[in-house]
Amino acid sequence: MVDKPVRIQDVARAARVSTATVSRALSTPDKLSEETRKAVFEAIRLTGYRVNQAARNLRMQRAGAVLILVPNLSNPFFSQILAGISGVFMETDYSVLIADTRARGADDTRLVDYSLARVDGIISLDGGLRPEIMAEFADRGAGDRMLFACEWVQDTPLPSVRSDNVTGARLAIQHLYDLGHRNIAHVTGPEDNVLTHARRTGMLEQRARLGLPVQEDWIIRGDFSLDSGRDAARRILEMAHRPTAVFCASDQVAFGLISTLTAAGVRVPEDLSVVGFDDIELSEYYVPALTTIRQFRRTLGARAARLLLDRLTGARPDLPDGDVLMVDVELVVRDSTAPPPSGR
Amino acid sequence: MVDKPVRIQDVARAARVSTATVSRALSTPDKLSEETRKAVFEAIRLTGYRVNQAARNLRMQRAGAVLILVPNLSNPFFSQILAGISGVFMETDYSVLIADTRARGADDTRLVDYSLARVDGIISLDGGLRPEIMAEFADRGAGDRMLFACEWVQDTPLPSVRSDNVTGARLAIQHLYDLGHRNIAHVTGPEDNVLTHARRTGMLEQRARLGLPVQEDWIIRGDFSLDSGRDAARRILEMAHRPTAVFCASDQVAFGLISTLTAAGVRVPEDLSVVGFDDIELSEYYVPALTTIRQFRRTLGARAARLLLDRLTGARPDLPDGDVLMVDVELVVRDSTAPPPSGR
DNA sequence: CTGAAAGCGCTAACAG
DNA sequence: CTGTTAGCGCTTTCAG
Repeated sequence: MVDKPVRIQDVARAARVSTATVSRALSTPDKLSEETRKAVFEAIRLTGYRVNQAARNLRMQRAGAVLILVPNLSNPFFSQILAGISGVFMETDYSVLIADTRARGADDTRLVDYSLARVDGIISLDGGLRPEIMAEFADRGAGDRMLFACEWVQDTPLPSVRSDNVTGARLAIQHLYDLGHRNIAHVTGPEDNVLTHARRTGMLEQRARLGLPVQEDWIIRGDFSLDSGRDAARRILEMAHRPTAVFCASDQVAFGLISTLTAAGVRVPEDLSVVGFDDIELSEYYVPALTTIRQFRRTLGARAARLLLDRLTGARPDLPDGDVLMVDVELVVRDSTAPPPSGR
Repeated sequence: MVDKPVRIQDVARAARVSTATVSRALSTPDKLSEETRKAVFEAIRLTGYRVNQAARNLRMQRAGAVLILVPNLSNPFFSQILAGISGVFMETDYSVLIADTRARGADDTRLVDYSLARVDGIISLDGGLRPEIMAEFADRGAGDRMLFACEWVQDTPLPSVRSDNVTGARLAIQHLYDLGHRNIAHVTGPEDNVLTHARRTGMLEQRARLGLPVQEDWIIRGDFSLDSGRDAARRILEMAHRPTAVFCASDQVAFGLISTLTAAGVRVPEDLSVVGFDDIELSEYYVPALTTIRQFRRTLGARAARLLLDRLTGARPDLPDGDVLMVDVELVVRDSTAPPPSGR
């Protein structure tokens, strides 16, 4: 049977107090006498009262929701970040909305309108938002209620929570070096992506530090996808002088690469070592199990969520340099790396 | 700079009409004279007006949101279904909320309260909701505004959109049979899951039809996870009389299985064939590329979303038998299956 | 076809 | 510490 919803009025009547008192019991319980408080909560329990969020939001001049901008909702990489974010907001009275910025029909101009009108805060996992869009967000006062997680937009004053991509890349190169590799290729992410840049930078720095030669055609352009891993493998197979190891900008790239190399008879790690980046769940069970750089995606999401929450509630926690909250990464050594074939 | 938001009042003033007229222009444009309508839309454009959803929702006695219950948000399998759902609601004025039913702290009793108080409709991807919970949903009038996608709860009068799991299982067995396999094992999903049941049923039926022997210990209990695939592989390795093929209830199980078998020196598909279920993106790039049953997850999500939307707006589209909307599946043959080793 | 006005359920002054 | 009261911005009768 369908009860008609209980209103704050009904609770007030049941507890023999005013609606204001019920409201206070919910938001600032310490400001009530113990007696009253008890009575109110008892009445709430009896009536089965639930706050009407629409009314509360209207009154409080807020939307009661935060928006998560995801570049590609069907990419498994993002789901754990989402889980982290979602977990934090679950315990608040903010709803979490999710929008796929790259989905068919999602023109990002409309996104700004849509967003700021409907939500109190925004977490973007998309670092590829166009500068005009970012400017418009800023104009509309999003500065205090928007931030980035995982990816970010360069030269924007918004805070961001990110993995230590540079260190990750260094760890990967160092690991390969320690195994004896000197001829190391790299498959990058998409050219305009901030993660691509950070990981390539880390890789180049570490190479320079170790005195490894830089060979132009060993930097292969990819886009984090399985397909781009396959394409990179084809390029490598055609090379006269092949590298003995490849550091991939994502685990997916590594899978596309290994899959294609294996089909062509090149064995990993015996003939060629491969390192990924991300440590998605499957990496442990790939054939061979993938050596990779682990990102703590859930933690990253949770931190971003908490940061936004703090800002929304007026707290202004100090942020380190450049408003960047860095999350550590770690090297996970498995079976896709080994010393180079003898004689190389 | 931060503009204070434009209200319907402001538009009315700019268009020299009443707020009621502006409201009508938005909801029932045909009821206005062309002249007025034009004036209003011009005013809306000029002022940059956006509806305040909280106010609209309060007035219309609705929540303006739908809730998606996901058993495990960090499981990549669900993200594409979400993408399909999300795409449909993006074009409406409903927000999409996502709740992880299995997350830490998500006790599902609270879920009912939380849900029905805050949303207009619910799509559950979780078929494991306890009967009490379902009963409570029903009591609270959720019957018209809740449905299942992908998974479902048995013996509940709620509609569901699902893949044709039984046929999928049959296709898998038939494919192995056609290759010459007669000794086929199956790794199931979790015991209490409806998908587990459907897939096992399809498998048993097809086996019976083909006159294949049923050997008890070739039905291995799993839970759709990578780890359970690994465990199943260990069981198989210990068998005196091993099957020549394994049909897994999910691609993840297949990966866990293949990874562990390979490490133990059993080659797939030369020594043993493996079929998965789902066709997640990675399956094509596994080593070996996985033969599997493809589910159209995005379509499934979109259909469920459209169905809920219809019900929310009062339309009552006819549903086929038992309120089940079935989505086709298909067999995708890749490299993890081959004829059994000669002599078996 | 259009306008006036009531009120959705809640919170936050303000007054006591 | 508690009650009274005025709206938050919108939609929808009810009149005209």
